[in-house]
Amino acid sequence: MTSKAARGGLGGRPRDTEIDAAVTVSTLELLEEGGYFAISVGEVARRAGTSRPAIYRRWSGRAALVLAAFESRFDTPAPPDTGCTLCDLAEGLTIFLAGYRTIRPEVFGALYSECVTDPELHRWYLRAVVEPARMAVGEALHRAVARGDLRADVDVTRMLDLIASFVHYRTLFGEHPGDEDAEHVIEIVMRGAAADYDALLAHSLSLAGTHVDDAGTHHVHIG
Amino acid sequence: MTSKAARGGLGGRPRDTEIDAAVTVSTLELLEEGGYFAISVGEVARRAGTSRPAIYRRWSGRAALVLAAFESRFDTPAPPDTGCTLCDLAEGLTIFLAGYRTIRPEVFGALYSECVTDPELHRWYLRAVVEPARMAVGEALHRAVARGDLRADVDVTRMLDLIASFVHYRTLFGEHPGDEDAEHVIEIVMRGAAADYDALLAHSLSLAGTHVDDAGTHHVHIG
Amino acid sequence: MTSKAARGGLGGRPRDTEIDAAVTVSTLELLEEGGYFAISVGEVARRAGTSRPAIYRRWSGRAALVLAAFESRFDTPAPPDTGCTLCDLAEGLTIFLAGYRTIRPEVFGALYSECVTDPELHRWYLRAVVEPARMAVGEALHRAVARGDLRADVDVTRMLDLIASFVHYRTLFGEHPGDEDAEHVIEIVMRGAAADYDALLAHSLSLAGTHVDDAGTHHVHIG
Amino acid sequence: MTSKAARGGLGGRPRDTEIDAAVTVSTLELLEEGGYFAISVGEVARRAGTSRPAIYRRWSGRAALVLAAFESRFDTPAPPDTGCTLCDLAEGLTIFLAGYRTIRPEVFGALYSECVTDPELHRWYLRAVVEPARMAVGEALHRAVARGDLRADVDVTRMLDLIASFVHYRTLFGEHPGDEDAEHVIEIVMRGAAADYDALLAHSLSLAGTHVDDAGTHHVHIG
DNA sequence: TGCTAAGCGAGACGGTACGTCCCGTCTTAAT
DNA sequence: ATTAAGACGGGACGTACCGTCTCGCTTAGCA
Repeated sequence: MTSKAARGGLGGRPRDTEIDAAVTVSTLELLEEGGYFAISVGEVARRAGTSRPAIYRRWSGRAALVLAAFESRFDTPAPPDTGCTLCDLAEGLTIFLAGYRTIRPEVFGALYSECVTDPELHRWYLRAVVEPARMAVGEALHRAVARGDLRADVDVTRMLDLIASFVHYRTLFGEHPGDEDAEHVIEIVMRGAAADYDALLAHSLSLAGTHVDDAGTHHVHIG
Repeated sequence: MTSKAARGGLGGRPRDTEIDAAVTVSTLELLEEGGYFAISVGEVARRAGTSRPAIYRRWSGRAALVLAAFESRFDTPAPPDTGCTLCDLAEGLTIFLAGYRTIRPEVFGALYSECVTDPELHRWYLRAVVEPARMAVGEALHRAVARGDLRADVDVTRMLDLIASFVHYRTLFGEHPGDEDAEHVIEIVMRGAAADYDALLAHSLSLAGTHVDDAGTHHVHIG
Repeated sequence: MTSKAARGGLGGRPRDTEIDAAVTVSTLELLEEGGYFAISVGEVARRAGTSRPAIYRRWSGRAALVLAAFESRFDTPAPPDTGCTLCDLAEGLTIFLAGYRTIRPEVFGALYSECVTDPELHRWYLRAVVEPARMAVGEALHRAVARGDLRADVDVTRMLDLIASFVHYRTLFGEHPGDEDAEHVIEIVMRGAAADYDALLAHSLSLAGTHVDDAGTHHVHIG
Repeated sequence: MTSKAARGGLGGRPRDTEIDAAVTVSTLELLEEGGYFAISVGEVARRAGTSRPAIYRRWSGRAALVLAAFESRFDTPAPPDTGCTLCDLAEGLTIFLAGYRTIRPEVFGALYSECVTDPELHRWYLRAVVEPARMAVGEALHRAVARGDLRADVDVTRMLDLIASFVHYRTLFGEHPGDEDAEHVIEIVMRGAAADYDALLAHSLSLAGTHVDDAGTHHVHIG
């Protein structure tokens, strides 16, 4: 979903797609320059070389404008299956973080708070901002379950909540978490959830030894 | 800190203290009724039966207004030392949650995003909203360290980050976490961080048996 | 002239003539209901059950729409030749007034001011609104000249201007003039312009005595 | 009356009088450049270097804006008492015309039609545009009555209507009347209304002969 | 006790951004 | 080929709110 209606009826003048593009670009520019509160429909229109009504015809307001701009930015790649649970988690988390790091941290809170009033925007926010990020880690967790790397009684959803929340917390109220932070979280959580954490760690380290360049060098920090 | 300046100069007409109170009350009312965006300095002034300048003389704007209202609401009681690490953590987390539950979830994001531009507001936000909450859990964690209940290599600050972030995450993007959620988090985190998790759990259960009414009945859910 | 082009090319779909009629009716309805500013091409289209482009295809805009509606309304009957100059003038003026009285007074000013920019509309306005009205009185004046009832040095066009202007003035800035007003104007103007005003008056009165029902009873008010 | 409220209440920040002036100037400029429909509140604000709300705080909209600009332009001087009725009338009419000639003719119709909806604007229009003009001629007529220059049974108000309407008619639907037109009207009307028109004319001509430079040279055209 | 001045309440200000109405035009599908 | 109709891009509208300024009144501390 990029705008209100791509092609609703049959007749009628088709929408100028260059305006959609120019508006999205202008929105992202303004976000980078001045954060969420630098966005105003009028200013975006001015930058995009169009008019306010042209924007309102496509999006319901500022929040929708920003969500659409986000969507055009986020294209979460599927995390690879390395066969190593700790590596997969680290990789998933890195993807997760990479997406957020392109956006000023405070934008998320402001945006969310504007979305929360309108159910449709709320759903869009979850779908566009929250879900893709969770998916990257969730994928890795489900593989871990399939491999039998987790204890039987572990609630995977709650683990995911825990990991995802850490990222959001730091994103919103501190700074964007680095890769080192990500590994610490994995360590803490997996130490309690893994059926045999030491075995996973050993496996991860052995891979790190052989595929330093491919899988990254981050594993050495874990031990 | 409740307002800009308690008493600036020596002479002059003294500030009407009833206005401070009425404004805080009106702010909290509006927050409850319509969330953060229902707050506007003008509307608060109208409700409080005063004028906009009277408010701007005391607070720098909407964000400060809300922060002051928060402060008047939050008075985090020190969590008791029960001698049981799991109980202490659960108690700390409950206090943590109780504070947040009095506020609409989306308010935090909106408020924070307005604070982030102004360094002074930023500090105030951390001091008034974030720190008290972390303290409640941090206290319990530090006691756990002192008792030797945690493994030696555990990074307590990062554990705290993890626990705190979970609360924020749920607060912002889902719903306020319940006590059951809190216990799950404690379980996941402590299972990895405790020197001997099973011993802590046993201790907690034994206390639950003897002090059901005092310490609460929540421990039975943990096992 | 009712619309832009009756039949442009030879081939192609024929124009729906019912739309022309429906649009004219809707225009007059709206004029009556809310005056000139109640007219908007969109609203007329909505009422007429058609679309905006269908109207723009026929008329150049709001002003043309209203002029066309006027034309369909005005069909100034030729004033009768009673043989009595004062009676002829009164009759002509009455016809003049009758046409205007069907339209809200302020419409003329608004319409004219929109026509004045476009030479073609300007001409149309004069032809459709101004000229027919002047003609009714002008006819009577020319007959008076032919009969030798006016002084030799009188400028007939200027007299006509004077009489016509009175009607417009009252129409625009007061209220629609009544028949009594019309007679006063005739009296003032003719008293100065007639070769022998008293003779004309006597003639008029004698006719009034014989043809009370036909020519009306208004002459008795003049003396 | 120049704006909504010069100084309504006691407290409050005083209005910036330079804005009033700049707005009026900009309004008149725009009227000259493009007529009534060139006026838009936004454009006036831009030219005057201010904002739309600042204008709406002072005037209710476009029509009021233009009326206020008119008022600042019109300052009808009292016509002199020359002792000669025909001269007085000509002088009054000239003053009347001079005021209107500063404004594009079509403006009056457009303005009036916007005023007619709102009773307050309607009154203002009459007071600011119509009355001052009538007064100039009315004064001369009342002096003529006092001097006994008019026939006893003449209705002065109706005469005034007739003269005033001629000016409006030509102003709105033709072009601004010249001085020659004015004299013709006076001749037509007075020939019927004067107790002894020839005597008045002789008096006027005698004055023209002696005071050519003072009273103007226009009298020679009358005979 | 009277004077001076700081500080207060309140109202109105100048201005940004909003969301909407309407205009006149363009595009598609149907006739 | 030309229509009918839907949607478009854009100009202007009138309003809500912001943060500030000005006013006249109130009050404390110094004379």
